[in-house]
Amino acid sequence: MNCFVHADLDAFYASVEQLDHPELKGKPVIVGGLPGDRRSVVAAASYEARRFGVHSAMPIAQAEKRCPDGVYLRGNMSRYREKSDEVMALFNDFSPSVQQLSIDEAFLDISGMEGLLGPPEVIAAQLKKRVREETGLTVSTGVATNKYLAKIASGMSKPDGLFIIPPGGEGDFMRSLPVGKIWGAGEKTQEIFKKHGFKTGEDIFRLSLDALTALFGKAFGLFLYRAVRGEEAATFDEGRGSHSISAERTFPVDLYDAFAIETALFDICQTLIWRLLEGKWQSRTVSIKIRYDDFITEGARETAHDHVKTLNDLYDRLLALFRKKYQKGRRVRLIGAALLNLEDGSITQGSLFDDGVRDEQRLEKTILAINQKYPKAALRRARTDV
DNA sequence: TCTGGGGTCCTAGGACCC
DNA sequence: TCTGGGGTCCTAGGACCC
Repeated sequence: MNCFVHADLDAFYASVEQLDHPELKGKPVIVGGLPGDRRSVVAAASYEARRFGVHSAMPIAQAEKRCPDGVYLRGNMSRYREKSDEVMALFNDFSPSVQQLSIDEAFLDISGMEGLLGPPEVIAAQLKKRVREETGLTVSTGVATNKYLAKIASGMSKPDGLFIIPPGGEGDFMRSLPVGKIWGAGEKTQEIFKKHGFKTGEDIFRLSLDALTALFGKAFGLFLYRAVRGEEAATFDEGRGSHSISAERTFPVDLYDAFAIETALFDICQTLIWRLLEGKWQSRTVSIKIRYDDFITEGARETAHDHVKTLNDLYDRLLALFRKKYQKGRRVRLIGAALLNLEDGSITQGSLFDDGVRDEQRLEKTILAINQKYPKAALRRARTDV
């Protein structure tokens, strides 16, 4: 019998702050921006802050209105990554197969572990205990016969929850579940649910596969059809699909000067090329993203015959795309760029290029190495196209 | 109170080839 | 003189997740 645990750290960033700064315990802590920060949103809110109606993705300005006496922090990603690593390492003691989904959650395949560690509810309780004792954090766990259900289960009794969907009870569970709790059905889908009066999984269960695909499209219709029957979603399959690297920046105030926007784009290129080299990736497809002041967002992409070779190469490609797409004179709120369809470059990297290209790549790698060793130095190359 | 940043997957349509 | 069906590669945009 398959058995999975989904483990989800509670209010993760905020909890780490309360752990590192005990004087914050019991207080509403909001990570994501300082009071007065324009254009910042909440990345994490402690449960004390949630009582005021503050939640993730809410603009900081709105959080301030709801919770004026909250403790506001910008956050410290490297610290959160460190703490996450501690927890993930601990998970390995409970399962030979741990699939990390994001910085604060993971699936543990505990199929066949009963003889070694006891029944699932004992394993989940033990895992919670060890995370609390050894890292000071609380984790909510869900247990079920597949990952999709385990994921929903962990959200059922947060924080510090432990929720089990018993084998054989999958269908009953999903049919009685409020549609708002169906993972994968976001804002737009909830609107459609509402329009048709769907309140629980049962209302979707009654529909045929044909009816669902007519309403929601082929792929998502099938996804829903399976979901309300308690069947596994392919979403959580490991090692599938493409890969990409992206970086973007929302400006504190809108920009309309092309030179200023292009300078920001150049900065983003440096971030991307360094991450490309670091990951030993290769890519032929680049894209840009422009968000205007009215929040309308447009993109453009181009797949070339050759892989991106150097920083200047990447910048040339992105600049050309930007100039083609940008509606001159319009105010720009965000500029972004990405490298798509990443391929493994560890074998061929460098060997296909001529000496000049290789020299440039060497220089870029040196700069990357210095930046890694001395992050404060913040070495950047200057724009050379002006 | 206007709406971050980094990702994945899906759809629809066009170009091109057999 | 009008036109089929399938496959591949590519682009733009949208939905969703943490």
